[in-house]
Amino acid sequence: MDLSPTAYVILGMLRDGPRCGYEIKSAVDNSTRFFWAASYGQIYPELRKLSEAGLIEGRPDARGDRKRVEFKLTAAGRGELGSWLRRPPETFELRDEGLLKLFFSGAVEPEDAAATLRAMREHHRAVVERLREIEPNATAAGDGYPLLVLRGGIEYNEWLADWCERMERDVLAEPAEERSA
Amino acid sequence: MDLSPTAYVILGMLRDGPRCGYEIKSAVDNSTRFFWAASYGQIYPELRKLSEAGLIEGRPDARGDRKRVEFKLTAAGRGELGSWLRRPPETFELRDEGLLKLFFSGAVEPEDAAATLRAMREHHRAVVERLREIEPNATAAGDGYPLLVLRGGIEYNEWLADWCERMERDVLAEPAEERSA
DNA sequence: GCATGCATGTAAGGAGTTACATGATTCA
DNA sequence: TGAATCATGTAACTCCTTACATGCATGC
Repeated sequence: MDLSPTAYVILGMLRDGPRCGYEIKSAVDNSTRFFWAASYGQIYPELRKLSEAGLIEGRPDARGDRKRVEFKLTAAGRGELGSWLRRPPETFELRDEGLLKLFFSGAVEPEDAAATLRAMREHHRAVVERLREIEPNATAAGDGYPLLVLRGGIEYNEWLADWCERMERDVLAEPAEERSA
Repeated sequence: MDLSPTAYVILGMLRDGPRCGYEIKSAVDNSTRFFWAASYGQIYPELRKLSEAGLIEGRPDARGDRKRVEFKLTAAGRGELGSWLRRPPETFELRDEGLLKLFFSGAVEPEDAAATLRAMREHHRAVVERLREIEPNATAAGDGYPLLVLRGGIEYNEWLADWCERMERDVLAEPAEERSA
């Protein structure tokens, strides 16, 4: 079967118990969003489609007068999740405006390139902070994979921040024009 | 001024001399595409818009009967490029299907998680190979920034591949269920 | 003569974000 | 009572990719 990218995040988020759209969204925001985001504009229409395809099942579960629909995987949905997890990953995409600016920095002063690197570094440091905050969540998960991924994210952002720091020094020490000579 | 993301790649690619759309596309494919891609479907319409906005200027430059239009930055275009380069970067996006699969791997066997990591590792190793092939291009550039970015890309993909290797060992050594205990 | 590369473009569609609209509940 | 949180959903829009269409030039 060939589902939309977002469909798999949803199936995955339902892997150990029912959840409503709102909870799926916040689970994503507190975990996968650093490498796989999803917005309400995708989630709700996708829940409907998955439901129609028989991969998930919704059950009304109002809290008082506030309505709420809880979705859970069907057998078919669990099968589809497993078969996707066993296929090799295809998508790896990076979109880094900082690197793009750095790439073109021959058109500006070395100080400007250094400022770009500084901004990049600060961004990655901030992500590290945020990930450390989330760590307790991941620790509480049913299996160890979310924690493994989270710790990977911390190391990854630290590596990136360190790279930025090194390059900042390089760029200020020997401006690019000299280095290329 | 507020231009589309693709607009800046184009302005940047014109930073040291005129180029036609086809050349911009192949320059992107041989350099920035690993962190900032662009397709013909974006490039040609954007060239028109930038031209209408007075940031670039097209000059017909047919090669025999094969038509060709060469674009170069106007003074305004060069100004806009510089002002963008001096603003801090905003976009950093990662979309990694492998990490997503790994995150949900509690639903499959440890061997499946290891297979995902192996595929990820192979991908990053292959990118390293490809980047090494491109290295001579970057070395030839007018300033040192493209080379700095390229070498960063090599280190980055090597780091990722190594991380995958480490995690592959971890996952096989102590399955996730135990680790979380 | 044919494949590959050079060169320009468009149409259709998929994917995703933002902003909006609506309304209940909870807690300070 | 008012802010934050829970909860569902849609409309408009941007961005981007893929596939197609066209045709000349070059080199084997």
